[in-house]
Amino acid sequence: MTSAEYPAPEMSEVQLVDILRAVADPIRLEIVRVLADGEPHSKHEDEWGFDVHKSTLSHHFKALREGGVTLTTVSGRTHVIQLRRRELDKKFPGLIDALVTEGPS
Amino acid sequence: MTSAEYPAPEMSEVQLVDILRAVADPIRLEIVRVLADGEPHSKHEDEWGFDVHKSTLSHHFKALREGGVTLTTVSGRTHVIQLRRRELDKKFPGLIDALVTEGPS
DNA sequence: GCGATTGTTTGACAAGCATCAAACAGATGC
DNA sequence: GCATCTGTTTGATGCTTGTCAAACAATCGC
Repeated sequence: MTSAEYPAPEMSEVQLVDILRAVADPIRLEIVRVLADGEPHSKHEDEWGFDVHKSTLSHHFKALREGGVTLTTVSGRTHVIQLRRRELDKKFPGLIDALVTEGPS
Repeated sequence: MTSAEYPAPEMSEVQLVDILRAVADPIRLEIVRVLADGEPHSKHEDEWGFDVHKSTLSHHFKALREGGVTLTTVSGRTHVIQLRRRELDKKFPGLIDALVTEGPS
């Protein structure tokens, strides 16, 4: 059982504005909100139900990973994505909460 | 003494992703951090010290205003810009704090 | 009125980005 | 081995964006 990680930036190199750019897109923001349940999620298209091509979804996952928001673990032919919650909360206190919290209409 | 407001969106129409897009730029993020002192600030170039043309700065101010982040009041020939702090805090609790807070390196 | 000040608007340009489609790559299972 | 499955990569396309430069607009002070 092989298991490897995709390259992702050190959190020490991640700037707030990188996170913001990564998250300033409707689809990517929604992905983060789903990942905020703390569980690892499959990248499989059917799990997400966005109306975009699978290569587009792959592009968004890459943007999140390279922006320092997520980690990707490969196990066999499935990829699992996770929010870097603990690191993000430490470096950018309150940010993820603010992104996930339902505000008043 | 004339004093008028520039058009800005109703906060009820502002989406989180609009705020994020507005703030996902180094210059605009820095502007927000300065405005977070709660005081109105002049738009005058010298107040900010960014190394961009004044028309570029004007463009950034516009992006912030249209994104729902700031309000602009015109008095004579000077424009004053303010963070819509109370409204933003109500609709997106903790967000501005997270943008302004200094995180660990 | 006239020049100076403050800031916006318009136009042009290069770079970046969201998207789809097709090709590719590795792992699984028969 | 071979078809299938999961996901990435590459290429193309159109849209958005950050930037500068120049023109414009409104106000102030003399």
